[in-house]
Amino acid sequence: MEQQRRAGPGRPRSQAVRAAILRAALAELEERGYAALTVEGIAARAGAGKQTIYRWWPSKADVVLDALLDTAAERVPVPDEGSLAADLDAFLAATFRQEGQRAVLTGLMAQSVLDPAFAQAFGERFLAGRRAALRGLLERARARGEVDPGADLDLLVDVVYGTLWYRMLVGHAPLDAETGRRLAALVADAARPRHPG
Amino acid sequence: MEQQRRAGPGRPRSQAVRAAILRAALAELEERGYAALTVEGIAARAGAGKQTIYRWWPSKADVVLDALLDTAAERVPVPDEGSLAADLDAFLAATFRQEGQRAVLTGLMAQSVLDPAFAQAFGERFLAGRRAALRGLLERARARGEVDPGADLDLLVDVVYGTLWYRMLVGHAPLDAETGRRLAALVADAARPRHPG
Amino acid sequence: MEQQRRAGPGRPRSQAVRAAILRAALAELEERGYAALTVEGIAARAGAGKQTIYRWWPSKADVVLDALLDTAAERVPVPDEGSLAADLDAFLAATFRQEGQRAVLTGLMAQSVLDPAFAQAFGERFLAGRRAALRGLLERARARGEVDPGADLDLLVDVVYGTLWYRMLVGHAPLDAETGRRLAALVADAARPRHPG
Amino acid sequence: MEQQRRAGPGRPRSQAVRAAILRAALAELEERGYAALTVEGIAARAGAGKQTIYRWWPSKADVVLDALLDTAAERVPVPDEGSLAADLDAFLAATFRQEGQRAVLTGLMAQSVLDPAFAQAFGERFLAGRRAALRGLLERARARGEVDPGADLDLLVDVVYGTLWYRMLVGHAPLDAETGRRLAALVADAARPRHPG
DNA sequence: TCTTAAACGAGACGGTACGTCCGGTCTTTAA
DNA sequence: TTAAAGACCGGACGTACCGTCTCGTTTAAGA
Repeated sequence: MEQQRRAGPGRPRSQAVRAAILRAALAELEERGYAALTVEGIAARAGAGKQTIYRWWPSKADVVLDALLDTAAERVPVPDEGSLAADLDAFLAATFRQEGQRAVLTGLMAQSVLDPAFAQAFGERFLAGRRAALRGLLERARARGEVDPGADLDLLVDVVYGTLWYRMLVGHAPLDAETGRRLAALVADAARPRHPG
Repeated sequence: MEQQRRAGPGRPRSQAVRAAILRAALAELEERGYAALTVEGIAARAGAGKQTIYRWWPSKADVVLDALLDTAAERVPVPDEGSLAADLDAFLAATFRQEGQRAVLTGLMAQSVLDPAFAQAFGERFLAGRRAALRGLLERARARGEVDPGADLDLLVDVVYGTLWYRMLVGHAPLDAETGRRLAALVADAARPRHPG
Repeated sequence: MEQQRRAGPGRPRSQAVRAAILRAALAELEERGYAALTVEGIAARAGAGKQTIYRWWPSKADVVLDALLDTAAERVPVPDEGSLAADLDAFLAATFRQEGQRAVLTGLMAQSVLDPAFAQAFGERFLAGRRAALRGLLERARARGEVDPGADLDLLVDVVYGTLWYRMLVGHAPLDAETGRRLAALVADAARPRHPG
Repeated sequence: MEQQRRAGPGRPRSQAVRAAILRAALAELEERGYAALTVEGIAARAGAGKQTIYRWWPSKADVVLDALLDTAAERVPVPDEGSLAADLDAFLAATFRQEGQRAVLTGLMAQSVLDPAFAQAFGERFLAGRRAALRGLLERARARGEVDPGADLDLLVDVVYGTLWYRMLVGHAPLDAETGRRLAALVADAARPRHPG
C-alpha cells in the first residue's frame, strides 16, 4: 500500500501498529468529525507514538486515505449488464451503497483543497481509479454503439461524479437509489448517438 | 450585508474597518492561499484588532464569504436570450468569467465541509442564490416548452453546478468557454421534451 | 478629595456616580479579591462607563485608594493617655480594629510595588499621614522624657509599621490585641532613655 | 529544586532550557521591571516555547522564585560571633549586601498578595527559610542567656524582617549598614533579659 | 549468541495560531 | 461638558497541535 522498506537489519515495521492507527483514525473521524481529527488524537487512541505516524504518512489525510483504500478493498465492481443505462444504474447504485463514507470522502476532498501535496495523492490513488472505471464503462458502451462517437467522455464522467460530489458536499438533496436511476437515465440519454441528417 | 445594529448610544460600527478587513482577507488569500489564512494575519494586515474580527464574524470563513458577496455585487446576470441552449451557454460563460475566485470558492467549500455552522451560512447566503438563478432560467425554458414538463429541475441544476464544482475542486480538467458550451448543450439536450408515442 | 473642575458651562460632575464607582470598587474587591479587580468590572457594577473612571482616576488602584480614604474618614485618633506604652497600645489597638481592610491595604501595597506612579500617590495620601501620626506620638513622648533624645524616631516608626505590614502581607501570624500590646511594650522599651555612665 | 520526574520513557527535561528560562526571567525583570514581566517575553528571550514554561511552572512568579532560589544558593550564612548584637549585625549586613534583588523580592511579595497559590510557595520555599535562620540565631542567644526566656521570638523575627520589608517595599528610607546596626542594637536591647525585682 | 540498527512508546521542545480578556482611547447619543 | 454605551487597537493570556527531537525499550537480521 505504501513504502516498502527493504528487509535489512533492524526491527521491521509492525503491521499491527499500522492497522491500529488506521482503525483509530476512522474511529476518531466517525466520533468527532474530520475537522476535529488530529495526529495526536489518532496516536493516543491507537496507543502509538506521534513519530510512528509521521514516519509512515506525510499528513493525517494520508492516514485516512489509506484507511479508506484498505476498507474499500471490496471495490465497486464495474457492472456489465449489456446496456448503458443498466450499467450506469448498477454502477451508481453500488457507489451509493458504500455511503457510510460520506464523512471520510468529504473530509478528504476538503483536505485536498487545502493541501496541494495531498491533492495529488488523493487524485492519483483514489479519484483516478474511480474515473477510470466509469470511463471504461462508457467506452464499452461506445463500442456497442450506445454512445455517440463524438461524445466527450471525460465530460460525461465529470457530470456523473460532479453531481455525486456536489450533493455529497453540500448535502441539500438526497443521494438515493431513485436519484441514481434518474442520473443514469440522464447521462445515457445525453450520450446517445446522433443520427446526422 | 449582515447584522444591522440599531442606532443607539455607543460608537457605531466603523464601515472603514469592515472594508479594510474584507480587503485584507482577500489579499492574504490571494497571496498565501486559503490554508494559510489566519485571523491574526487578516487583523495584522488590516491594521485591526483580532477582537474586532471576532465581534462581527464567527469565523474566518465568514469574513471571506462577506468579501465574496461584496465583490460579487456585480452579480452574474440571468440571461434571457430566447432559447435554453443560448441562455445556459451565456449563464455558464458569465459564471466562468468571474473565475479569479477559484481559490475563494474552493476554500469556502472546504471550510463548509469542516464546519457545519459555516456550511449553513454558505448554503443560504451563496449557493442558494446561484441555484435559484439557474432554476429560474430552467423554469422559464419549461414555460416556453423547451424543457420536458416531467424533468427533474433540481437534478438538472445539480448536474450543472456539480460539474462546475467538481472540476474546480479537483482541477483535473479545464473550465473554459468550450467546456461551458458542451455542458450547456448536454443539459439542454437532456432536458428536451419527450414526445410520447 | 481629588481634582476639582472649575464651575463652568456644561454638565457638572455627578457625585452620585463618583460614589457608585467607589462603592462598586470595594464591593468587587471584597467579592473577588484585588487580583480580579478590573476597570471594566467596576464600571459595569457601578452602571458607569469606563471613560468616566479614566476621566477622574489614573488607575484602578487610585479608585480603591479614594474609597479607602473616604471610609477611613473615621480616622484613627491619636491617643494621648500620658504614657508612651499606653499611647502606643491604644494606637495599635485602634489601628488593628479597622482591619476589615486587609484586602484593600495589601492590594494597594502590591499595586504600589508594581506601579511607581501609584506608589507616590499611596505614599503621600495614605502612608505619610499614618507615619506622621505615629511620629507625633513619639515626639510628644520624647518631650515628656519617655524617649531617649538620641533615638532614631523614623526607625521606631518603621519598626511598628513594618511589623504590622509584614504580618498583614505574609499572614503567617495573628494581628490581635495581644500582639499589639507586646509590640507596644517592645517599642516603648527600646525607646526608653539611656542614662549614660 | 522542583518536581523531579521519575526517569521513565520519553525525552527527559532539558536542564539547559530550564537555566535559559531562569536567566531570561531575571534579565527581563532587571531591564523592564516586575510589572512588565510576561511569560511571552521570558519565552522569547530564552528562545523557548511558552508551553515549556507552563509545563514546569504554574505562573511567572514561580519562575522568578526558582531563579531567586538558584542564585541564592550562596545563602546568607548564619553568623555565630558570640554575642547577639554582633550576630544580628552580621546577619543584617549580609542580608542587605545581596540587595541587587530588591526588584525581585518586592515583585514576588506583590505577586504573593495577588495570588494565594503563589503565596504559599513563596512562604514555604523562601520566607520560611529566612525566618528559621533568624529564629535559630535568637534561640542560640537565648541559650547563652542574652535573650529573656519569656521573649516572643516570633515577634522579634517579625520586627526584624518587617522593618526590612517595609523599607524595601515603600522605599522611603535607606537600607544601609548604619540602619542595620541600629536595628540590630534595637532588637538586641529589646530582647535582653529582665531581672525581676 | 551477540551485535547492529531500525521501529516503537513516551514525552519534551520551539513554534504558531487560537479565541478571550482587559487596558486605554475613541466616537456616538442623551442629558 | 458629563455621562452611558460600546467600538476600536493592542498586547498578553493560557491552550491546542504541529512537526521534530531525544530518551529507553523492543525486535528482527546478520555476524
